[in-house]
Amino acid sequence: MDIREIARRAKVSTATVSRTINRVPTVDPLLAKRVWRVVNELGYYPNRQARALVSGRSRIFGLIVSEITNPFFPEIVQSFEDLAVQHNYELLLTSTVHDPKRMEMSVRRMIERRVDGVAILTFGMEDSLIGDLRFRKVPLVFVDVGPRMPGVSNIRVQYQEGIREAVQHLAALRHTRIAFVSGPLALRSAVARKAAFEQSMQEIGLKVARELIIEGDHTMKGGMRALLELLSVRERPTAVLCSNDMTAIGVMREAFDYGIRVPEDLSLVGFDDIRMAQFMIPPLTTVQMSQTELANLAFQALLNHVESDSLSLKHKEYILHTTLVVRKSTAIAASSSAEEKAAKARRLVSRTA
Amino acid sequence: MDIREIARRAKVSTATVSRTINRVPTVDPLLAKRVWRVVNELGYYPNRQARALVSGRSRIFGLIVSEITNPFFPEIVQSFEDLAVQHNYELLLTSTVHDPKRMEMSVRRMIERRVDGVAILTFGMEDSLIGDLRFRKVPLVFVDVGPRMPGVSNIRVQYQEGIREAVQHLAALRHTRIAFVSGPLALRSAVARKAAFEQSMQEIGLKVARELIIEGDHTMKGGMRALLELLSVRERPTAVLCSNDMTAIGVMREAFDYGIRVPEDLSLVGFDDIRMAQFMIPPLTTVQMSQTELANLAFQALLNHVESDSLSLKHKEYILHTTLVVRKSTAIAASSSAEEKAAKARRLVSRTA
DNA sequence: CACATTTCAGAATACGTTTTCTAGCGTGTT
DNA sequence: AACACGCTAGAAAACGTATTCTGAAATGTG
Repeated sequence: MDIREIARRAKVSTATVSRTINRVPTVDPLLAKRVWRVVNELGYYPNRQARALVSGRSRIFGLIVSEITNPFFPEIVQSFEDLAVQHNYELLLTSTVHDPKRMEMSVRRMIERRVDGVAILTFGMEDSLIGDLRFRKVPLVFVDVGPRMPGVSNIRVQYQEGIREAVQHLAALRHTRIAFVSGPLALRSAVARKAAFEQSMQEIGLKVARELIIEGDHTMKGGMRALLELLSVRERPTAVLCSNDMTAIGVMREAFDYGIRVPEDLSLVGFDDIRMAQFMIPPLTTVQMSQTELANLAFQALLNHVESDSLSLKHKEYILHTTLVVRKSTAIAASSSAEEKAAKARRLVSRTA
Repeated sequence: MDIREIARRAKVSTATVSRTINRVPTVDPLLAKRVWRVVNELGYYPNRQARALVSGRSRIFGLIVSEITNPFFPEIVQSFEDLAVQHNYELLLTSTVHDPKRMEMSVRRMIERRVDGVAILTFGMEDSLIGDLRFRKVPLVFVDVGPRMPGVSNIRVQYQEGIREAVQHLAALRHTRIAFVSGPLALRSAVARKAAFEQSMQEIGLKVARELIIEGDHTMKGGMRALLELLSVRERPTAVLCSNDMTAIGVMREAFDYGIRVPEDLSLVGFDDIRMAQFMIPPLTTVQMSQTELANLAFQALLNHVESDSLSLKHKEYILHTTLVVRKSTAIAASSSAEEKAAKARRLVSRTA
């Protein structure tokens, strides 16, 4: 089932078969017809590894994520796959599961397969790890952070936009004591979100109370813990803004267990707009960071590097906007009248008892 | 950065370099040391496509799913990836998005990359489509269905087990009117689940009311529609068993909107045990079909076919058990006293008004 | 010590393509 | 009519590795 087999049967040379299959226009239509006929009869599929070997391009793009099970990623992977199919590329998916060893293996696997580019969507990938990729001039695209070098592009997420909208939204609902549950501050994206929150609060003239800023870890458990911490504060917040949706879901979950109603007693805003957000009860108001758009930008960035014959290996920046999606987890701030507080306390006691 | 470059610098032949890297024991330790030294100095990574070309195995396993965004799959993909890393394989992930054209492309891509085996986890893959794979003797593993042929294995899911447990669980909670929301009956797995439900009910001596069997579509919307339909029934069910978790989540969502409390007014059981199930409010009681286990079986099946040098291409069957996981969405059946019914009706009216 | 046998490194070939190079043929120009 | 040129198909080389084959050295045996 070679190209040679085809050549023999069509009584042409392998060169002609190759040219026919690759639709090189200079081949005689008559010969082409003969070739196609045999190709279809035999069900011949070209061998990609042989192609890659001689052409120097594998038509594979690597995609490195932290965990596929992180609900943020499936949409991205799906979109990336769609684009890959469209452009006749393959997707080499790799997950680091936050393990330095796995990160190293990811990079190694990408190189061994000679991928034509890598989109790095895992945060905390050390510069030293991507050294090998850079060394081999593999086009890269980073989200957020990333070195400003030829051959690597960045997608800058405009956290500020959406978070500002969220804060304004809450303020419009008369919330003044707004808490923020951050992500792990070792992540630059988490730091950026926190900074965006603080700046937005300042812009709008609200005080950010020190005790209302909690460091979470972007997991549901973290959100649950965060709410607990917030409950022990003297003057409780009436709204909580979370660094990602999973955290918000954790807060929601714990609030439910304590009889705190969302949004009546507590308004809640997430970040990311993962699928699950709209399935929650109540549906989560959140800042959308379009995963489809992100995948598009990443793919295009790689494609740009590859298609432009190494002339424009220039560093490029892409912008990913964020915007608030209002659903049902936010409402007018509960009045802080005495009865209300007493009622809230009662509910709390009855549950913990 | 060839193997030849290494050979030149280490002053040995390429054959020796190859043998060294592949840890063939017959190579002189002294030479091996020289080779490794150069390999490390230059940061040489072997070229997988060249290897694949000459060795005849690509060390790639294909994984075909219906949609990556279907919450059932991310866990599977992650587990499969883990195993792939462990066994020095690559994962070629492909999604069909229920599109016959995409299915065909999936198969084609698998063949062009010359994968060493394919796990088919999408339902509704036509036999004609896998013809090309079978023709090329690519090892296959199917879930549920699948032809009984040499070179292809099956993973049989024991739907009956878990569904029986679920029905028994509900019966023990004094439920007698139990509804079932099926998946699309074009899917064999959906049919199997429905049949398992009916048999379990019969076993335990409960009547399956014709009007309490609704055909859903395995989506949240489908679940919402199903509940609506169930609400219009003369004598309403006190419990609903769903063919998958997304359906159950839809039911839960719609119930919330109608003021029907889960589990107080309505007990709810799902199927699959996707991650999200435990995050719901209340956490969903569901029949677990371990995605990790599924991935393990699939990978092992492929590995068996590949490792055993084409001698045992025998058809093999693997069993995947299912079991009930009790959480918070099921409770004692609401008594059907007159007041209760009236109260339920009132709540319903007040919401729809 | 001579010869047979084993061991191991290197030369050469193969894997399935793409692509460069070459040669033949037809066409157009003077 | 002779010559130059463009066009296209085939021959051959290349991509980077594994592996078979070959020969030389080392080892064992009588």
